Amino acid sequence: MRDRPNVPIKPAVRRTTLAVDVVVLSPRADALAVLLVRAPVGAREKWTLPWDAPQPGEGLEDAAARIASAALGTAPAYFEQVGTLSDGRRHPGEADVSVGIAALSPASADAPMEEAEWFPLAGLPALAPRHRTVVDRAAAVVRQRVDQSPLAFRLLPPTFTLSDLQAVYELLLGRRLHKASFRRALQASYLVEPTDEWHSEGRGRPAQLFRYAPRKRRGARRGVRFDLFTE
Amino acid sequence: MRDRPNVPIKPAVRRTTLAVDVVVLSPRADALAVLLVRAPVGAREKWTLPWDAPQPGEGLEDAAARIASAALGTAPAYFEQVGTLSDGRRHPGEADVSVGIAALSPASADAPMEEAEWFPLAGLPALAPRHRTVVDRAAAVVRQRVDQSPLAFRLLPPTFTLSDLQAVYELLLGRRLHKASFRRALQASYLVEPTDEWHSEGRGRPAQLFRYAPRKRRGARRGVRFDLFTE
DNA sequence: TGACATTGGTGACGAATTGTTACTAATTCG
DNA sequence: CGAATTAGTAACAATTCGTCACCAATGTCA
Repeated sequence: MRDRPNVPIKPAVRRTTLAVDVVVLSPRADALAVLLVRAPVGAREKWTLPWDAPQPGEGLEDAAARIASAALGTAPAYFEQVGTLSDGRRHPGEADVSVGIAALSPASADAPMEEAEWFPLAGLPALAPRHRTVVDRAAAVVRQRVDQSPLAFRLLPPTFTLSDLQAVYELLLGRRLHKASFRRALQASYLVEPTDEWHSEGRGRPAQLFRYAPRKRRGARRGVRFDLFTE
Repeated sequence: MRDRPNVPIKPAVRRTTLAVDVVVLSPRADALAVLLVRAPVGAREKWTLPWDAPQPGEGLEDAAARIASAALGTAPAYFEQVGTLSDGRRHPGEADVSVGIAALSPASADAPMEEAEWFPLAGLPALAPRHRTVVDRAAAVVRQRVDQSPLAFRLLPPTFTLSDLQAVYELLLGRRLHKASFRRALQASYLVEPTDEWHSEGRGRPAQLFRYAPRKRRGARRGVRFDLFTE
């Protein structure tokens, strides 16, 4: 590391090409799935993430909603930025800068449009390197934030059984959870409320349906947790 | 909500102007402080965040390091994106899109350069609306991630006392922590190791110095926590 | 009709973690 | 020396968590 000349920068904007790349996630067949669209003929890969440039005056999340809707047929319920990339990796539209956005869609959402298809996260086809990175970041962000943010509820229809909810958590966390503990913790969290409806799915006792209805929490904050330092 | 025509988007990149806005954070005088630089004469506000456009081929975090170094005189230890903004709010350089990046700098770092100054988070001068938003997001992200990521250690010199560390956590969390609980939790986390050195600061018993040295954790993962849903 | 398989739901108990009190240790100040 | 101040910890109480065991409500099938 050598000395840096002690002159202030004269800041100035610079023109670049920008794309919004959307990772639509949904639980399909007991796995987290990503929505991909067929790439134009002649592209290096057969599939890409849904992407486009934001229109003038259009916010990034608004652009993501438009882009996802075009592939899914309906707008996802939730969007979250997962990072902006500007490195050497190739983008299918040669954008200099990509804004990666994760979108969550309930399992019950309609089938995707003609040129789009769900792929399980573990079995994706080849993607442009930039898109591959965006997918990995989206998965990591969603998995990491699942207990800070009501992400899991955005992957379920408006009413759901507690077993459904637990299954989504297990999908996101990648491990089994204990039924009684899960329910006790959920109870204490005041995040859901029961409805009058019951869901009967063939065998077994019918399950009560719940809806996401977070209430004010008792203010008792806990000490620090040095947990979860996964890196 | 009306019907959307069922035609696929033809994605294309679009040229925009891009800026990287850096929020350098450091504990100063028992408060989290932000580094601001004097704006050019004639600007609407007297101060701005350090910002610039990334150079061609320069990664966003690399750009943030360069921009922060120019204002601080030395490179911060840690960078984290806090979101990319593209809304109507005014940017001092009229950039369409801003990438907000939080940079953490230890309390011991040298005094800033001539045109730069530390301001406590709670008492910032007027900033361009876009910069105001970036600062708020940076503060929120840092506060929210403090127990998932070793952020607190980046706000301290390489060796520090446990009281110093606790003070940083209290600064970030905005509440007092209990000494014995804090130390017990830290012990169990295997994140720090003692050094041979001791720090004497005038009155009171000297404190042992520790360094950040995370070790592999025992794999026992816990159940879900529905905690921290602050929204 | 009546076992039994299957899924939903909960009480209760011991283990582990966390909050708190109260103490000891090492230093400076006067 | 004793008071003040900061560091560090043992130990106990309160709470939370993991688990087991069980009951409930439904479909299946002999």
